[in-house]
Amino acid sequence: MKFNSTEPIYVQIVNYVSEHIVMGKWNNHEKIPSVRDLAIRLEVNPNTISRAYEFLEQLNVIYNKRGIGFFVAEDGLNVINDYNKKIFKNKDLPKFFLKLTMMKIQLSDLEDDFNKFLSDKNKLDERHQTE
Amino acid sequence: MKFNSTEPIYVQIVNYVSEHIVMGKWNNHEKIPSVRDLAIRLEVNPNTISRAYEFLEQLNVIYNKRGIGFFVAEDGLNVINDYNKKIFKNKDLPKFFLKLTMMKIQLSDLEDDFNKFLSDKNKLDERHQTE
Amino acid sequence: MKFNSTEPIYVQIVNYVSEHIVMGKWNNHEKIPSVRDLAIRLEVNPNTISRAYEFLEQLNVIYNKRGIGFFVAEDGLNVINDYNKKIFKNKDLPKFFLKLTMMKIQLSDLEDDFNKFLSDKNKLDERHQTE
Amino acid sequence: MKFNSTEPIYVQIVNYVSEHIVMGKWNNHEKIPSVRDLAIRLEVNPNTISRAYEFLEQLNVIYNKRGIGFFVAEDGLNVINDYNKKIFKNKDLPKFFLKLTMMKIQLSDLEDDFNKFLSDKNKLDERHQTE
DNA sequence: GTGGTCTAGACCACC
DNA sequence: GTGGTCTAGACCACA
Repeated sequence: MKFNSTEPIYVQIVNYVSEHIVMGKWNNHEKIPSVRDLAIRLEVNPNTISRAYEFLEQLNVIYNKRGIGFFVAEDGLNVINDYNKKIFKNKDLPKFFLKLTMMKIQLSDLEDDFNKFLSDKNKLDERHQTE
Repeated sequence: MKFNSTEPIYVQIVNYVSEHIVMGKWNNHEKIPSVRDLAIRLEVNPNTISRAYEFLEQLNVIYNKRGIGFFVAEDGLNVINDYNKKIFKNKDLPKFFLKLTMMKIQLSDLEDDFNKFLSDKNKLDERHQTE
Repeated sequence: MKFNSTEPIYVQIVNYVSEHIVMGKWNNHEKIPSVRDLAIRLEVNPNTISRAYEFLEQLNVIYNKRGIGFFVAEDGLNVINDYNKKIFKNKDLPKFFLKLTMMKIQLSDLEDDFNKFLSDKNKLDERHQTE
Repeated sequence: MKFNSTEPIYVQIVNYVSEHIVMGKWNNHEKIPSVRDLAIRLEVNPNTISRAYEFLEQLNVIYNKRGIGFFVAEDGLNVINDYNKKIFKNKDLPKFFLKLTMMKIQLSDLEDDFNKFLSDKNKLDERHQTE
């Protein structure tokens, strides 16, 4: 997995796990990969995975059975969604709006860019599925 | 000047200088404060100012006359705007769009929020002006 | 390591690292010494090493894996060579040629000097090898 | 006058004066521009001119009549030429040869570049004369 | 006066 | 362990 250089890797792993849960790949009470396995898969130090799991555990997205591993919490999906929405509303959105006003850009100016982004993403996803 | 704790101070100083240029307070070929003066004014170590100036010099926003000081470059304003736009298009926008798709939000869903943001901002600005 | 006093130390360290890469001592994707280690080895403040590494990173000669260290970039060797050639063509050569014309010296006048330089250098290198 | 950014301005002024003497524009015992005049002409701080004149005086290229100004010394031209040759032989040439060997360039490889440099320079000089 | 460089030492986030 | 940032304070060349 490629990580972008600006965000801490453990944050990017938190997102990686979250996405798997949101997309229904890892469901309620299902076991998620062990720290060690995921470390190997993502080519990352196990400590970094640990830190991500720790964060998610504290957020009640996953829970730990000692000696067995980590599992998706009963309402893990909801917790993720609530958390993301909260962050989005209170942090991302105001920051983004501020940038827009500073650069004198209207929301409607972005529609073409957004549609382009969507179509690009679709192409990429299709390619992934056929691989 | 108050600095937020998440971003490096020297980056915030880069923005500080940029804003002064964008707002027309420091114009083309005009001298900007000396490293030491700005250090005192912003209550920061001169090295930190130096680092910010170094960055801006390399970006061709300001230039240095040895023994005299730093000056706003001929097209410093344009360089700043181009740089900001580039960052916005290549980094901020994709990140934001990705979040939108992940949360299944349409651009049009944000219009009310944006208008609210704008009216809030206007009120704040008005209050500033009357102070 | 002995530094000459005219050039900034961090520049001399940039050259030091470049030479190691050029001479094949540090190869592609190989880890180079940590900032602290090299600081101790060269008897220099870590900040000074940092500054050199920063410069080389920006030039795409080395890259950073966070928390792990710096590594020689995929095409670090080529970047160095290109950079040196560029400097030579655009800066050194014109300066040198200007001096030649000012002193009314032809390129051909230098051949004897150059051959003498080469033979002197060879003798020195041989002595080094037998030591 | 435009100064390059790497060399100290006072050194570039030393060269400027030297060139005038070498090219026969300022002859033996002829008065050269006053510190103040040259400072205005070259758009430079008078101190900087002073420093250059001081250097040239110490080298016996020019001499000072108090209250009147600076004059080209009896054998100023020779001193300049000797000085330049000494620097060239002992410093510039070895440095340049070292670079050549490091970059595996033969002296003969440079002939085309040198001829191009000469023709470019001629064109520039002609344009200057017609102005 | 100006900026450029360097040191010593500290704190921090991250891996 | 890694590098990134910051401070305090010093020295220097240059204008």
